[in-house]
Amino acid sequence: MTKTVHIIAGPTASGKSALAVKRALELNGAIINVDSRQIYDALPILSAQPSEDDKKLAPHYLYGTAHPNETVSAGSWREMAVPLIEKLLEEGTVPIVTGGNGLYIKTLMEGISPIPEVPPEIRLRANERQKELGNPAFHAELAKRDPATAAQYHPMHTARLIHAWEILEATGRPLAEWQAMPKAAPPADWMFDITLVMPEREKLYAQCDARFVQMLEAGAMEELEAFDKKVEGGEISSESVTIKTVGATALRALREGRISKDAALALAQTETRQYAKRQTTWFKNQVKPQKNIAEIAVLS
RNA sequence: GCCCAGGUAGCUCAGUCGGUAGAGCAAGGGAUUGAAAAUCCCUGUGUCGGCGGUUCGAUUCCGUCCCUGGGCA
Repeated sequence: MTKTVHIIAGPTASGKSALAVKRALELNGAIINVDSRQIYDALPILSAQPSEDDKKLAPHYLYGTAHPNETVSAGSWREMAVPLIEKLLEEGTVPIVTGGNGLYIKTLMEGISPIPEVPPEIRLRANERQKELGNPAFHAELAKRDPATAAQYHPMHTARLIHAWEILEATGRPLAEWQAMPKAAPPADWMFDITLVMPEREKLYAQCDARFVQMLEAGAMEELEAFDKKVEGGEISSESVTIKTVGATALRALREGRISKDAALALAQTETRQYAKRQTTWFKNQVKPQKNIAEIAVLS
C-alpha cells in the first residue's frame, strides 16, 4: 500500500501557507516546514513563520525548532523530516510538506549521498582560506588537491568552492567521491503529490512587495534589533545563517541611518522579489516527473 | 530676465580630441548533492533633450528652443 506525502511548494509570498492550512483541515493533515530560515527559532516575523492562529488550526512541525547557532543543512533537515513523516503516516495523519526550499524537497524525494557534517573549525578555516586567496586562486588551490570536484565548479562560485575545500579537509576524500555514493532514498512505498503554487510574475511581485510592508507593520524592525543585540552579546553566533535573512540588510541600513525608510523598504522588496524569482526558476526547471511522484499540479 | 552646470539604457552616471556608445544597480534567462532566504553564470539599440547648421559623416562642433538644478537680480 502506498503512502501519499503531500508537498506544497512555490516561491515566497505565493500563498503556500494558506493553502497548506486549508488542505490540512480538509485531509486531517499536519504541516511540515521545508524552509531554511523558518526552521530556526529566530526572526519569526522577518522569515514569515506561520502565525499562532494558523498553528492552532493545524499541527505545524519544524518551525522555529532549531537553535540559531545550529546549522541545519539539506541532509540534516531530511534526517528530521523523514522520521517525522513516517510517524505521521503511521498514526493516520496526512503529511503536508510546505515551503520554498527546492533543494530540501529534492533531497526528500530523491535522497542524498551520505556526506559527513563538517566541524565548525574546519568550515571557519575554509572561509578564511577563501578570503585570503580570493576566488580564482582558491579554486586553483582546490584544483591541485581535488581536480574532479574543482572541475565541477565555476572558479567564482564561493559557496561551492568552500564546501568542496572543507569536505576534503574534514574527510580526506574529494567531495565528488562522496557525491558519487548511493543516495539514501526515501521509503519505497512513499508517493509524492506535489502542488506548485506559481502565481504569474506581476501578481507574485505585488504580493512580495505587500508582504514586506506587513512585516514592518508587524514589528520586523524591533524584532531584528533585538536579534542583532543577541548577536552582539554573543548569545547568537555571528556565524549563524539566520543573520542572512532576506530584508535584514536593508533594515540594518535603515536602523543605522544609512538609508531612508523608503529606500530601505524598496531594497527589501527588491531582495524579496529576487529571491522569489530564483525559487521560481528552481520549481520551473527542477521539478520533473519521476517514479515516486504521483502528480505535479501547478496553481497560479 | 541674466549667468553657470546639466539633459546619454528603467535608475545613477562614464565616454566619444567628429566615424551612431559603456559600467554599476534594476530587469530577464539559467545553474543548483548538505550554510540554499545562500552562492554563482549568461544577457546592454538606447530618436546620446527637440529642431536647424557645418561636415562625406554629428550623440560629439556651432546656433536656437525646451526641461532640470544652482547662483545673481
